[in-house]
Parts: sequence; structure tokens; C-alpha cells
Amino acid sequence: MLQRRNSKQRNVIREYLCGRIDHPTAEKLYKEIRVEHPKMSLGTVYRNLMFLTDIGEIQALDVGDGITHFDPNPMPHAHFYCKKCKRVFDVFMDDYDKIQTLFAKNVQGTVDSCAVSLTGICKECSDNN
Amino acid sequence: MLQRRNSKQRNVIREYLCGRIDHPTAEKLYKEIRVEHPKMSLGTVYRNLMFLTDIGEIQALDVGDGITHFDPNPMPHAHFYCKKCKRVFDVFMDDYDKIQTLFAKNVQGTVDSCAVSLTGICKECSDNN
DNA sequence: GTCATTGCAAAACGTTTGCATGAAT
DNA sequence: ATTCATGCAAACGTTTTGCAATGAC
Repeated sequence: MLQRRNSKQRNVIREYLCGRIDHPTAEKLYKEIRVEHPKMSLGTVYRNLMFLTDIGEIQALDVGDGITHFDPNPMPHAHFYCKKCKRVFDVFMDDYDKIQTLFAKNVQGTVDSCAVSLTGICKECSDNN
Repeated sequence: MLQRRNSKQRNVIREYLCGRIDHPTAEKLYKEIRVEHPKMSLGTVYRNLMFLTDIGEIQALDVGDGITHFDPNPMPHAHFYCKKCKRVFDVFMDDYDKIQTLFAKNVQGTVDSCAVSLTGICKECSDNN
């Protein structure tokens, strides 16, 4: 059984990530938190994001830029990374779980996650061109 | 227009990656090449793998372990990463392009890649348990 | 001769870790 | 009192880069 204690820092990190749709990195979150909480350390941010990911409260994302992004929404869904503005967008689909099952059927083993990550140029960036 | 000159090193790297299904990392490729070509440098391996990826001859993979793996097959297809043996398997699907299109439709922008990466435990690993 | 490519080593980058201190139960 | 979590800084593993030398055309 996974142990846990309440800590102010953990709740601050929760508070800063909750409700966001911009999928910040640990570093970004850290810098933002630092303004109000100058004693917060980077290691604590990493440790807690990892912890929250492990207990399934949030999810970690590999979007293709080599940096781990965090999504307060742990539900499986696709993501779109804009190579120009470097933003990450949620991509919701009606039959995501069916597609996941479809993929899992083609795997020789037990699948426990299925990440779909798209890359390209977002509408806003191709318009401002 | 992308310039290029032939170089022995580039061809050696091609030769060592071509036909493989184990999706080696740059480091792994480097160590293997080193046996026959002790002068090959790690930077050259990285530079060439990046180059071959850029021209679309091979593809780079983010499988979730934080290290970039390389696939000599540039055709879009899914990958399965076994968390136990740390191997990467190809996952081929009949309607992969259709699924890609399906996802792309839900994106506000121009999609140029769609990576599907599954994780779990491969059959072999769950059998040897 | 020009300029892409190399080898080498150092630096950069994101992330993890060791350890003494502090906080939660 | 116990032991989990923190702050700090150092270490880690992967990847990129600067630069002088080499090699392709």
C-alpha cells in the first residue's frame, strides 16, 4: 500500500496544475509557483508530479519535444503538439477507448497504456503566417 | 533545398540500422558500430540519425522511456514498449492510416505525424513469471 | 577551393538522488 | 517517536554543440 502524508507543497502543486489545459512542464510549474512560494524546490515539484502520476490523479505526457508535460486530466485522450508555438492541445474523440482496444488486440502482451500524440502546426500558427 | 554529401560514416550507420526490428537507441548503435569502427564518434551517430530522420529515411521514436529509439522503417505504425524487458515491438494495423485521419479530423490545425505508443508487459515476459 | 562532415571534448538539458532538516501523524 | 516529505546541491544520462581537422565534390 502506497503511503502518503499531506504536505503543503503537494497541495500547492495540485492547486497550480488543477483545471489547466496548457499541459505545463515541471520547470514551468516550478517557475510559476516560485513567485508565490519562493521556498518551493524543483526536486519537490518533480517528486510530487511523479507521485500524482503514480497514483493516477494526473497524467504525464511525452509529446515529442523531449520534455515531460503534465495533464491534470488523467483520462486517456490524444494530444496535439504544435511545433511552431510549442503548445500542447487536448484531442478528444468519441471512440478513443474503442481505438485503444483495437490497438491492444494487435499486441502480443498486456497493454496498460495507449498514448496517441499528434504533431503539426496549429490553426492559429498557420493563420498568423 | 537540403544539401548532402556522401560520407562513409553515414553509410555505416545506415548499414547498422537497416533491416532491424529492435529499435536501437543512438548509444546502442554507437557501441555496436564501435567494435568494427573504433573511430566513429557518438556525435556523428546522433547527427546522422537526426539527418536521416529529417529526410524521412528512418523515424525517431518516443516510446516512453526517455530515450529516443530509431526505426529503419519510416512508415507510420504503432509501437509497443515492454516495461519489463525494455524492448520495443512494432504494432502493425490494417487501418492505421484511417485511424490517423480520424484523429487528424479532431485537431485544429495541420497534422504531419501521428504516433501511437503502447506500453505494458510483453507476452514473453508475462510467461517467464 | 569550397563547404559539408567528422572526431573529440565540453557543455547543455531535463531529471533524479543523497542527505540533513523539518513536518505530519 | 516514527518516518515521510522537503530544500538544497550535486550527480546523472541523454543529447547537442564548438571547433579545428578532414574529406567529398
